[in-house]
Amino acid sequence: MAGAKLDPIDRHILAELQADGRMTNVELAKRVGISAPPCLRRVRTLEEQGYIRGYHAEIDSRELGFEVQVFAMVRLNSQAESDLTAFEERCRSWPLVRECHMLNGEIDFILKCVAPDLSSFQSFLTGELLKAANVANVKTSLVIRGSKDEPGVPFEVLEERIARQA
Amino acid sequence: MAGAKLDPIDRHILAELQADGRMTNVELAKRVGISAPPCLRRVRTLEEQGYIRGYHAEIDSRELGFEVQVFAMVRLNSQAESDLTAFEERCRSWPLVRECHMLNGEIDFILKCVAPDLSSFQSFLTGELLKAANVANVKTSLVIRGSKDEPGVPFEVLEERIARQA
DNA sequence: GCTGAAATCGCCTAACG
DNA sequence: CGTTAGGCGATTTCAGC
Repeated sequence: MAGAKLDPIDRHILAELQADGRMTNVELAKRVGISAPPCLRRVRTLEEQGYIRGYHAEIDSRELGFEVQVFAMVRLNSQAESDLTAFEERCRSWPLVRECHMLNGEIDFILKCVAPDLSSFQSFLTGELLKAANVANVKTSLVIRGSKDEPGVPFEVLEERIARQA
Repeated sequence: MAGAKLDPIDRHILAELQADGRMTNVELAKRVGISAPPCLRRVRTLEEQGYIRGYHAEIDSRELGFEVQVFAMVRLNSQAESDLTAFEERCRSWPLVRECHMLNGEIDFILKCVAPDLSSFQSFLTGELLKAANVANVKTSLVIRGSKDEPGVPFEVLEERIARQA
């Protein structure tokens, strides 16, 4: 099982940094129950090994003027690998597209988009997404309201699993 | 327009902290072109005013053993406000559900879920989600691969808009 | 009001046991 | 992993624009 190489202290560090990525190292060390230097060494190692991919401030997009959030379900004409990667590349070039995931089933891709208002999203939709090569069909759904938005990983579930198999 | 209260330095601070939330204040100050004390004051103000909602380490969920990501499209029987909030509350109680958004159109909610493996997701689906009160119908799509995953807000778009209206 | 400069305090981060 | 210790960053204070 992946993640088994991590001891409880490492997992505790990850959980704390996911909850507050700007915590000082001494505070972090206090919380996980070791002194500061080994704590910092662990954090560096977790970063190098790829468990921690980065640190980000969570910005309120609505307060910044991005009032519209939309999910776009995209179907392509061709699912050849080169056509899939071409579409992925196209998505990376659109700043309004924040996330793009390839799915199984009828829908090929789901895109999470933001926009300042409905009209600028519409112009992106008709002027860019629907015109993109290989796009057969796009269904869009406006986000009426956000109900839950938790970062990353449910450490509670991870701990349960590890406890059960121990 | 929202976000107009912010001057270019504030927006620059937000963009830098979104890209690297653990940047030191002196580094941040250097990048935005002011000295450290006013920079720190600006950051505190942005936090208090809600532009910055928090800081999070981005954890690689696959490396931690969450190998499955699923989008679940949920339709409810009743869309009465009390039934909607009841379902939202239920979603908040499920750790495997990381995001929940209420949508317009045929689908009432879209859920982004993670799970250690397919079987544990299946047991969540059949044992929890499909049994939840008021749930009429759930369509699930496995994420084959992630194509793009950018945090938050496209500051490039924000700057363009502000430049255009200036 | 704002910023910047100086000084203090606390943290980061080596080196060593 | 802990302790020590030196250097750097964070944060307050105060002066200037």
